[in-house]
Amino acid sequence: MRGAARRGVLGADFFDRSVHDVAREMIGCRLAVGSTAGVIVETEAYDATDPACHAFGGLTTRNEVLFGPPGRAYVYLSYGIHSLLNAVAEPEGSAAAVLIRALEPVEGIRVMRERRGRGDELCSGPGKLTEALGVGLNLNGAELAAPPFEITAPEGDWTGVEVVAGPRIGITKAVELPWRYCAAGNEHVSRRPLL
DNA sequence: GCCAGGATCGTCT
DNA sequence: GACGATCCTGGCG
Repeated sequence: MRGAARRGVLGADFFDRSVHDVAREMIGCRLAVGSTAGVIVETEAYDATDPACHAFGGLTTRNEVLFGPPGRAYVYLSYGIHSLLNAVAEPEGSAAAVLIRALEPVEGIRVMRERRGRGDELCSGPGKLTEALGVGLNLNGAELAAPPFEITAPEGDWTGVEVVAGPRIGITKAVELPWRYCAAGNEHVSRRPLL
């Protein structure tokens, strides 16, 4: 198994560079967790110079994963209810991550519906997609290149899909930074227009 | 269909 | 002791 990564599977090297490049190129990628999977259609970039980032203000026990090596999952609880999934980027010591905001469900949709229990939109928000995929705090710090995670490069219709940038959502600091990335034509997915 | 308000808990000051 | 990278429900037009 060692070194036998399947073609198109993204490893740690993919995340070992500017968080903005990573956030942009993650659009269209397929994210699988266990038996469920979806195509990433919306992301947001955060880095240590960003007041809205958890790492802004220094290292704590909560955000230590952000400072660690790239290619890992940073999962945390928001509003005491929702788990949010991030992909840690940039070299170890440089705190940066990409928040996965929305997916287009492609596999295990039946399971997603059972997990969600209500609503039509299975993965149209960061809190919803984690529930649909079964991602919880227990996966904080887990490697994205190892089970249950798998991220693969864009295929088919998603190859070279146009990506547009806009302001971020749901934050009170540095709202104006255009670090939100979205697949053109899917701006509606999270029900938050870019403008 | 749109908008306003409440839920809920780990983490930081 | 207060806040937050959110979601869902209920009420009204």
